[in-house]
Amino acid sequence: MVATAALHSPLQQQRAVHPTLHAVRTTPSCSTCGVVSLCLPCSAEHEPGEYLDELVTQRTHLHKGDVLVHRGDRFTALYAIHSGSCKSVVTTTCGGEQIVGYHITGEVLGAEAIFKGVHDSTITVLEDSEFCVLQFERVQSLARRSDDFQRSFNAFLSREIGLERKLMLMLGTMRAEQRLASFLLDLADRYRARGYSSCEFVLRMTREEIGSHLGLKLETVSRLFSRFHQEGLICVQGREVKLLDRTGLQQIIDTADQ
Amino acid sequence: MVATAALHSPLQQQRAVHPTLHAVRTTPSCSTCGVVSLCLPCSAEHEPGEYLDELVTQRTHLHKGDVLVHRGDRFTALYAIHSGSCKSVVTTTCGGEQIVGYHITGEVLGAEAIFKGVHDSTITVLEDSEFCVLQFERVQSLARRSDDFQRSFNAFLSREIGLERKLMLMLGTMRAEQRLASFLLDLADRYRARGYSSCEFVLRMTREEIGSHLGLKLETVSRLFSRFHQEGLICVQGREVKLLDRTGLQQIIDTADQ
DNA sequence: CGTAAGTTTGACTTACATCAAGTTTTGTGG
DNA sequence: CCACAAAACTTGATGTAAGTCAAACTTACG
Repeated sequence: MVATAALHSPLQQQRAVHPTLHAVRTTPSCSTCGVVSLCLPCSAEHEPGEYLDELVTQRTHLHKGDVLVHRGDRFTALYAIHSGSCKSVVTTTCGGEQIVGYHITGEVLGAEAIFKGVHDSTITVLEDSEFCVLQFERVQSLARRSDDFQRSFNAFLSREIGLERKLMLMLGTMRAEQRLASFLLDLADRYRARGYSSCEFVLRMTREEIGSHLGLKLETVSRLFSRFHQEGLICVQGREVKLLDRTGLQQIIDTADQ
Repeated sequence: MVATAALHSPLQQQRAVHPTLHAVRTTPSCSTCGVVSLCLPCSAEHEPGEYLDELVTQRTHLHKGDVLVHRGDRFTALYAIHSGSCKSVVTTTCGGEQIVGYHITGEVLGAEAIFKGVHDSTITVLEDSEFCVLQFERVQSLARRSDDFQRSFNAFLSREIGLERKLMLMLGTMRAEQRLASFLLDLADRYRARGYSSCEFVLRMTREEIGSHLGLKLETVSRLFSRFHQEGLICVQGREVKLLDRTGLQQIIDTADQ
């Protein structure tokens, strides 16, 4: 397998064809990958890398705005983000849209489509990113042979349920300011787990997209950013965010009312 | 194993001790159970009953108000509702509560706790109900031996992710009337799948609980029931609901605005 | 049969949405 | 590299869906 990064044409900026048609780098390897420990929950004695190498045979490089998965695409693989970020968008019957997921390095996408065999969300790349392709056939086959992997994979699916539930709770019980504070702190935690700065990062989404993710309108998101900035909780400059007072943000979440 | 239904004391009404201390009926059997096909997604050639018999060794009978699982309990088993209904309640750090699930016959609970090994929601029984206890050890062991079951179990977990996402979408994008209409139609579909009447059923939750589930206040729920009744969409008499105009309810959901 | 829990309905408030300008940033082609 | 158009963002004024408060009514239950 040979690196063919030059395949990308400028036209792909807008709409991606099937990922397999994209550049495939030299054979990827989980055992030498810096982020693999994030992809799957793993037991202490068995580092996931040991048996995962056979799982990822392909890596796909996509550009900002490219679509990794279209709503309606047949489910064949899970995708682990090797680097970069993306959003999952669901369209409701009435034409409404919601961003149900904002995903960064080390997160694995697509598990919700196992059941139906069809993806019902569109996954769009938010910056130049690399994805590891986990053919589901191989995932299942490995689970059959390795009890340890089977356990990890179940834990991974269970974790996804918990993450969805957490978002659900946010949308069901929190006020606007609590939602944004929660979003920022959650993101900070995820960056920290990845060894990045946990208090200084660049948002890859517009105010409108953040709003869609939090069940708010872009104006509300913008106003809240300004307010948090004024109150000295954060420092915002466009999409660059610095968390200045994590305790203060946590207090906003923990405050029952007002 | 002998039926010991007489074990129940009136005191148990409020707080249940561990389910294993409750009445255990004669050895239950999936292969002769009417609702098993609902518990796990199954392939056409392999009816789930074939290999599931070894899975369920216990059945627990609980009363209205009993608690099946407390927040903080160690995860050891999944619970399938053989008959009856229950609610899953999550408490937020700030003391807020949300009902994250309203479950009826044939639904399987607890999968979100596999990852952490600890339940973070409290499951309370809404009417006298029977639960099949699926020790997770046995679930994993069976998955190891049966590819078909492994596949089903993955599909089940994936389906749960999708269900959470559906609720998330409701909370993130819908207005109050859309949420209630959606809740009623969803419930109707679930009853239909169980062979019950899909347009006439008894809600086992109070207005407050329904509100908590839909991210609304009880007064709003009550007003909406009254309005839907006036508009001839449904017929409500306390907790008894009759759906009179499913298309009308669907239209409420599909209407973008107003 | 009486108390408590649940429900309905009305009057009023509020958090967020909507509408509307104006400003800044981004990106593209000359 | 600059110019200029499009996209993204900010901020203010106003509207409204749903929340809050309150009182009366109904149902469940010991």
